[in-house]
Amino acid sequence: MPCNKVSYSKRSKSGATFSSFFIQFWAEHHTVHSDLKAPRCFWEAGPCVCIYMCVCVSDSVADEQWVSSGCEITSPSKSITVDPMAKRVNIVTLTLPSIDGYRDPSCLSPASSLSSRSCNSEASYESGFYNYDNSPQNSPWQSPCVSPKGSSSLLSCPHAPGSVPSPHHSPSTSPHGTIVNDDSWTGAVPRNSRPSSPVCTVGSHGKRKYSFNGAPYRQPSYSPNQSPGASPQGSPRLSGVEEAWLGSTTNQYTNSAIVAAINALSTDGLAEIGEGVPLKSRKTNLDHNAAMSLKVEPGGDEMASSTELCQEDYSNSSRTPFKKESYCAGFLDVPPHPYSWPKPKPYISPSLPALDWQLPSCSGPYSLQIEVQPKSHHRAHYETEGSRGAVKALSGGHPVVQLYGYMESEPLTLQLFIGTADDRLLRPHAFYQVHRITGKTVSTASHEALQSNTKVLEIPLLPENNMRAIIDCAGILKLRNSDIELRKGETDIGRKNTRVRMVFRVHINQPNGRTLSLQVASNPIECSQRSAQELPLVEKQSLDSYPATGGKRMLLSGHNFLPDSKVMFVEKAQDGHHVWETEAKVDKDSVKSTSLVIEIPPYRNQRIASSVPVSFYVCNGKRKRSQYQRFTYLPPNVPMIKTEPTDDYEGAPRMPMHSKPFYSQQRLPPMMPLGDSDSCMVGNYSPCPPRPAAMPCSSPGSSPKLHDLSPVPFPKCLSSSPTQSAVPGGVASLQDTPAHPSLALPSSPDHTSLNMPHPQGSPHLSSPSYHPLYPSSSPSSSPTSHPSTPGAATESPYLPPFGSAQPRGSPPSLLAEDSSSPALSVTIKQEPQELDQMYLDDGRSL
DNA sequence: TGACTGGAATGACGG
DNA sequence: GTCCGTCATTCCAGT
Repeated sequence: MPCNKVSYSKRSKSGATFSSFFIQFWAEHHTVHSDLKAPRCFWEAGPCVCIYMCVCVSDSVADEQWVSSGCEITSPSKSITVDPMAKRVNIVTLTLPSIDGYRDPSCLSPASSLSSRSCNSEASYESGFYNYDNSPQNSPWQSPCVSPKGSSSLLSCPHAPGSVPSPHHSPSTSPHGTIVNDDSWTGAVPRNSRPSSPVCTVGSHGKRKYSFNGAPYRQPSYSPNQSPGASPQGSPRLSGVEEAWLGSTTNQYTNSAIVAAINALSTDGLAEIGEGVPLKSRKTNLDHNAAMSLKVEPGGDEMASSTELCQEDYSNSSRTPFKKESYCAGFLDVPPHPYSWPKPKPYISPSLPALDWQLPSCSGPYSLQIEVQPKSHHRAHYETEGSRGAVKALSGGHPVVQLYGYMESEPLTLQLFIGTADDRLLRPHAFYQVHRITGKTVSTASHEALQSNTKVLEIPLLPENNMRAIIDCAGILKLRNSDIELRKGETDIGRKNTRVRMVFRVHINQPNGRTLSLQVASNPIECSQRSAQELPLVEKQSLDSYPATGGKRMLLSGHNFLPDSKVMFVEKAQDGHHVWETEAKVDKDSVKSTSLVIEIPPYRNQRIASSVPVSFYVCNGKRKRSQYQRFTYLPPNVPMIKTEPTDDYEGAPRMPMHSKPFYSQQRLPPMMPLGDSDSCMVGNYSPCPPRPAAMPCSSPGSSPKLHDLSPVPFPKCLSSSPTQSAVPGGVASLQDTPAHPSLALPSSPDHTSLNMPHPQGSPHLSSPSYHPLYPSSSPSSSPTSHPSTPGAATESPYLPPFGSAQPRGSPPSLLAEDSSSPALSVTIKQEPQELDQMYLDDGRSL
């Protein structure tokens, strides 16, 4: 048995916490890194945690022992030394990476919990060599006690596929001599060792720290486990399933992965240190891997045994219909459910659209809808906390998602991940991950998987249930901002970025071999503790647009409205500055905590020639503002689209309600570039055709209204994206005018579908013309690398996240279709650069 | 006992 | 530079 091992240890200042983990590779891989005869040592130190890592490659147990006792950090300075006492050991002195280089941004904070890292670190999954694989638990050869003193450790780097990103606590590990705890280091080493666990936290609460320049304080990513909740080995959380899984997991290590890992290890650049896998995530991952290993793919054997466990794998797995035996194997137990899990339907396409691709919610006869929206508030839990339960629906139940138009007998898999809710294109939220909830109260089976570093909850959509799923198994996990902000390429900031959306996807294999993917996103969900209690939240508004003359009463529905609440209408310039702001009159007499009636103020220029998108927000006082809501002032001559009466809404005046504005728009673009997603989709598909007769329109919970309405291609498929909210009035108004407005269901699932390229996705991607269908045979595209590979582009329908862009400023070709419908003229304004890229990349293909 | 929940303490950030 | 409100994160206690 090989003893190639990578171990990692750390100890809190107090010594109360000690963890280590080892990565062991199969013997067959040994040769891959046999050149690493000399231990490589790295260290990381922080205010309260000091760790060092060594990699020892050898073939004998004796060596292993050596590893555990021969390495020591002897200097707190910028270099570490392997204790010479170790025979055969070369003293290795490594230069401490500079602050900047110390930690690769992609590496999650060492301190970050397993889940954070696992899910967020790009590196973590890039190679398919998943972090948790490295955890002791995962290792078939776990040797929890292996490195007692001095267990060498190595910080793996996320980029290195086999790297050991995050060491998991290994209680059993001996704390001896492993750590050099020198506060002086802390000061000298900018990269802060972020207190991963409360124990190690600098300060009592391990708050986020920032570096000198204001950037998040980089903390060494050592052990994800450190978070209280994470307990690697010996962790009570480690289920038997996981244990069992371990054995099979290693099989997935491939030479390439190993090589990558070794490379990472052999690289002095700690920057490449991998992120740890948060415990929770790890669990998930494990599960996933288990599934992967068991998964049978037609012609895809290679995949399973392929040299790389790629994200595609995850994708594929997620697409695979549930199979009770294999699919669920390795998953945490879920309360018994009546579902019978059919064998996985062989999936043909090796690739699935990246999570940041904008997909339609309806296409052809299919329509994916959120029948019951989640509550607008759900306090997410940190890894250090226990679960805070599943996201609930406003009614007290849970969100419900249903796929209409699917008449096959094969069950499908509904994917759920946490997406953003800002004014940009929908994409996986960097700071939140879906969290699988299990327990007596959970009736829906689920499984966690990873796709592009994003946790995806897979839920069966069964024909016997009318392709309807009650989402009572999904909670939301908050990842520490400091962890995420360190990720390579991560540009989002976590502060105040606390709104998310639940994004549902389903992939339907078509007879022609293609796969149709649909996506729908929920209304925004505020995930912070405080905000949920104090900030006003607008969920619905009775009007999306109105002539510049104003004067019309508009009903706002939401939460935390106060008698003193103010509603401000603002118009922003391209640079984000407010060019106009006015306060709307609030009907004080009708104010309720959940509804507000205002009078639309007249626009500053009542003779506008084209619609003007503005926004408004509810303000309860200083810093207590709702997110921006969309509103469009129309030219006086534009005929208003008649809306139908709506259902009563909590006793509020009867007014048609539009949920679209609900989406947050913190940065509402003054003018949305014409790259309207809908437009993009319009191309060769009619995503939202009338509900087919086959569709269970009679379903109580169904909301056919969403589909019946639009004569215009992609009527409502836009709203979900905040971005879309910025659509020029004409288009917006048309889209927003549902034939069957419903107060009960704030936002239609349709709203979520966007075919807009995603900014954060991969800018480098070329964007294939959008088409909800993509060839199953299309080259698998790694989510990481992004699907919009040249090959995929030919058939791949999705609009890749950005990139390919159309010349900036070029109007989306598709928009024309939409814009033509309404009699409104569309004014194309120069979008700020960021937005430019964000929205203009697509029109091309169409 | 463990999973939720709600509340609050703590410390960092930012105006 | 200090004060103070806000926010993120962690901790605690109750159900």
